[in-house]
Amino acid sequence: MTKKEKLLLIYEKLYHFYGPQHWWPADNWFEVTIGAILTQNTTWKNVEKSIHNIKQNNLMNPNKLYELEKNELAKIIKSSGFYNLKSERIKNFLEWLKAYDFEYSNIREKSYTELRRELLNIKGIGKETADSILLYAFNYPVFVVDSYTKRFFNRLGFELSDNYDEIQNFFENMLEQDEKLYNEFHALIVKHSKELCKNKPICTECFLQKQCNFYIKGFGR
DNA sequence: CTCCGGGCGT
DNA sequence: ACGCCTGGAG
Repeated sequence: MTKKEKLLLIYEKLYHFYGPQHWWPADNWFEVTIGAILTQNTTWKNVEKSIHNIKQNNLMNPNKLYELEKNELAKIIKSSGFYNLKSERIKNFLEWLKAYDFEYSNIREKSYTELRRELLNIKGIGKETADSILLYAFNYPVFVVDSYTKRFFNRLGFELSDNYDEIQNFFENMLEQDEKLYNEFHALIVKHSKELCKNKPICTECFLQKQCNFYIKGFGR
């Protein structure tokens, strides 16, 4: 079996086992971007509280968040942790958004390459956050790489490098440039990494034993 | 490598 | 009590 075939098999099995993940869980593109920043190194449950809080105050809106004091925003997103930092980062992002009059259509006119470069120029937005925004808010076909991706596929036996771009290129070369596929695949990787392929993996319950080096070599027992 | 951090599962 | 969470910057 080629790596490409194995990759597709993994995807099919994940999808069969967990089903569609319906990502990103948000009402609109703007909420996706805020969630993407808030969830940096943070559990989604804590982010949900913050998002609920923002909505509760009727502030889930680029104009209103832009007007809000940084310290006030920090209080509202406290549950997400790193709240001073993230408040600053959201402010930086909003400052960038303002140049587009906070309009989705204005931003979507940009090419993928230009948009990615601009996002990466915002202080507080790195590659993973930028790609999450590009994929889940603006629906560009880009494969999001995170620590789960590395851990999961390295256990499977793919021997990924530790370089973000190289890993991303690997997946994008192996797979079709399909936004729906990238959307679902990343979501399933996160799901599986939280359910079974955790820091301390639960290999005994895993449906990927036959495909997994970590299990085959006996580490999972 | 260290800081940033509340919240939750164990 | 402790460990970890859909990272990024200095």
